[in-house]
Formats: sequence, C-alpha cells, structure tokens
Amino acid sequence: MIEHTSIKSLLKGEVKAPQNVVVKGWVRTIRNSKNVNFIALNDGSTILNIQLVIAAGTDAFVICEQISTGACIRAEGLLVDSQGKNQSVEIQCNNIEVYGHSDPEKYPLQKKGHTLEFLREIAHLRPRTNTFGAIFRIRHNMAFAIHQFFHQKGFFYMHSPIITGSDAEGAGEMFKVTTLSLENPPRTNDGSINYMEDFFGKATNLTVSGQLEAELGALALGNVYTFGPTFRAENSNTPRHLAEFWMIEPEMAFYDINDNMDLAEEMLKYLINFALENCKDDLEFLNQMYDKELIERLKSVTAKTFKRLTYTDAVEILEKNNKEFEFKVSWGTDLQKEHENYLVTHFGGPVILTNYPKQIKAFYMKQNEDGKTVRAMDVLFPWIGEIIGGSQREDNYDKLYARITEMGVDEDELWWYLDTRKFGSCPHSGFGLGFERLMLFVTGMTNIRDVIPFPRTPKNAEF
RNA sequence: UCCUCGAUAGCUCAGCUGGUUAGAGCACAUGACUGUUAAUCAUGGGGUCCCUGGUUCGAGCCCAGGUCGGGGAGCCA
Repeated sequence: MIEHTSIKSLLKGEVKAPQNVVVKGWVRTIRNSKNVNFIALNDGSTILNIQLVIAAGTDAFVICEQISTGACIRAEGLLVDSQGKNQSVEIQCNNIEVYGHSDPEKYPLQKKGHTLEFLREIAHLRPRTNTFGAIFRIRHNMAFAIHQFFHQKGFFYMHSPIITGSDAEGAGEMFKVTTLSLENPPRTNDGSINYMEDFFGKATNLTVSGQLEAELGALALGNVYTFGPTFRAENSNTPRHLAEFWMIEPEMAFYDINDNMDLAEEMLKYLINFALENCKDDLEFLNQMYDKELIERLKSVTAKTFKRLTYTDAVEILEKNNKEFEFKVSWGTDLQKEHENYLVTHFGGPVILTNYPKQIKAFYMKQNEDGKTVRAMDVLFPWIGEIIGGSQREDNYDKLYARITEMGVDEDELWWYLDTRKFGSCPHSGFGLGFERLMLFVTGMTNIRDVIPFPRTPKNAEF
C-alpha cells in the first residue's frame, strides 16, 4: 500500500489538518535560518509546492544539511494550517529521509528563471520545472480529452500502422525503415538496392499519415479515429514543425464536408474547454509567466462561431489587399502564412476555408461539380495557422482513379484503398489535427519543441 | 533549404577604436539571521571567450570556412 499522500490532495484540503502525513517529492528550494528551515517540495501532482517547516532540534533539521535544490526526499510530519501567507496548509516536519542527493554545484536547474532554449538542452531535467510540469500535465489532459470526446460520440480508436509499405500519401519526405546493411546492401542485376531481401520484402517507411488506413476503418465501423505518432523527414526548421509528432485523424462514414466542419469545430471547443476546466492552476501559471492573454483567448475561441467561407471568397478578400503581401494572391495559388494571418485577423478568430482548387490539394479529396474545386477544409487558428486540414473524400471509383493517374500516384501501391470504392463505397469525410499544434494554442507556448517531452527535429534526436 | 541575428563564468548578459591581470547580476560555497516564500546581509571560489584556419608585434573583438541555437520564409500538421 502506498504510504504517502499526493501534494495535490493535501493542498486541495482532501486531508483534514491537523493530521500526520507522509509526502515524497523533489526539493525546489530550501531556506535556512538559525531556528527554522523551510523546504518547498513538489511531487509533480500539481504545479503548487507544499511547504515543509523544520524546527531546530529535530532530526530532520540535521538532515537538512544534506538537502539542496533538486534532491528527492520523503518527509513525515503534522499537516497544519499555515502561519505563512502563500499556502493554506504546511507540514511541521520531524522526519526526513533523503532518497537522492543533488550536488548543488552541478545541478543545472537553479532556483531562478531559465530560458526555454537552455531547458531544451536539458530535456531530461526540464519536467522538473514549473513550466514543463504544467505543459506535460496539460498534454496528458488533452490526450485524455481526445479519447473521451470521441468515445462519448461513439467513435472507435483505431491503430493505424507505424511502418507503411506505401509512399502514396504524398504528405512529405519519409524516413526509411530497413534492416539491410547500409555499407553493403544487396543489389539487383541493374545495380539498384534489392528490397526483396529486406525485412518486409519491400521498401518500407515510417508513416506520414494514418488517414488512408482510417478510411478503411470508417467504411466498416462507421466512425473511427487514429491518434499516434507521425513522421516527416522534411528539413523543416521552424517553431511549428517536428520530425516526429502526434496526429489525431478522425474518419467518418456518411459525413459530408459540412458535418466534417461541425465535428472539427465541436472537437476543438471541447478540448479547449476541457483544459480550462481541468488545468486551471497550470494555465494560470502559463498565463502569468508567458502570455497574459492566454486564458482570455482560449475562452473567446470556445465562445465564438468559427467563420466559414470558401477559398474563392477568401481570395476575393485577399486580392483587395495584395499590395500588402509579399506573395500576391490570385485564384489558384496556395495561401501563404501571411494570407492565413490576414484572414484570421480580419475575422477576429478561427476561420474555416473550403472548396480549394483541386490542383493544390491531395488526390483523395471529393471533387465538386464545377470541375475546378475539391471539398477540402482547413481550420486556421491565430498565430498557428492551419491547425486542422481535412476534406470529404472522393468515394467515386472512376473519379478517384482518374485523379490518381493524373497526379502520377502509383496505383499499384493503393490497390487496397481503391478497393473500398469498388465494394460498398459511401460518402465519408475526415481530418487531421496536429496534436502539438493544439498544444501550442492551449499552452500559449510559441515553439513546438516546448510542448513535446523529447522533440525530434533536424540535427536533434538527443534523449 | 533560403534570409537574418547570435554563441564570453553553472545561468542571463556587458566587454569601447584590436592593447596589460576578461567583468556584472543571479546561482553556488562559507558565515550571520526568531516564520521564510526565487528570503535577506557579508565574504569567497569560479573562464577551452563555440571550433578550425588566417591577418597582426598583439585577437573575446577583424577576415574565411564550419558547428550549434533564436527569429522570419518555404514544405506542412
């Protein structure tokens, strides 16, 4: 049986003072004086610390000589109402056991502020800071909320493969997966690498999207979603890109593009509300330390109806301001970040754009009757830009096949995908949400490397 | 990948026009202190000036190449 109590439950008043308690955690600061020492102890259950009060003359007071910032201890004592101002309760501590010392000359985390750049270099220790404790607790809550949201709506969580044999999604550069010798791979007669001898008997990669597999699930189970790691070998060096990130991809049978937008909007609002309700202390910390408008912005997004308009209407608005843009807009061009920002600012909140020109979108999107556009939808968020990209899917075999050949996609790699349009095809839709992009918005962090425990980016796979 | 800025103590930074022994704040150590909140006060220790090469009597400073990091852009979620 676990003998100690979480600091969260003590500070929430779930244990009535006075009462003997045991806590275990890591020392944030220790303040010494002649007659009394104070320790701020954190166990990760909450951003708040509990104060240990150690009077001179106790065994614990002597042990304090070994304790410094970062040490891990077990502390036992009487939980009492605090005499100090900054906490409701504290522990009059008479017994301390040191689990792990922390050499104060060498421990990198000081009891002062550190830059996020420095903390990235010590990603193995940064969960012990207030900031990253808050971020990772919020990250957990968002992951949990995603499952809860879909489960409540009757969706099934589907595990799409991490290793894929097709390079057909066209979603970006892929990481190769192989057990062949890099120094001396087997060759075919024409000198190319013989993947027949590779582990899977063919060339394989890490997935760039679980969407195509999710569609297979939707055409059997109705509504499904994937939520797993995704890999892009793009040489992207920005605060919004990772080589390994997590993506949520719902896929729904019998949803048209409007149902798709409704779901995307409902989901984003649900998740943000969940954070506001369940991550109050952590959000308040981030609001105070990093982004004074964070909580206000989160509330405003949940209250607002997302502005929906077509790509064509958006281009019309943008064209009026072409002189302000580095990249001029005209119908058929892909929208740049400056254009997305303009629209989000123009409408004062999230924007959903639909019906893009087919030539700038993927082969699987449902073609409109006009012959020019497809039923794509992008949800644009302040600063982040495209937080969700999705579409109604092309469910007509002939149209899908035509598009595949037009775009030079290898049909042999997609025979199974095409099969679903041969046998019991149906209208369906889906979208992809970048989990870390959601985290950026919810935490107010501005660099995606700070919302995932161990970021993978070009030239960085430490830890 | 392109543009741009940067790298000096454990951290955050200053360092003049190229010139003697490279500084500050915080952190840390020691001491003081009757309840502190990133405590306070005093004293002290602490440097591969990112790397390689060059210019120079002399380089933290100038030049070239590289590495890593920040911001912007592209690719995208």
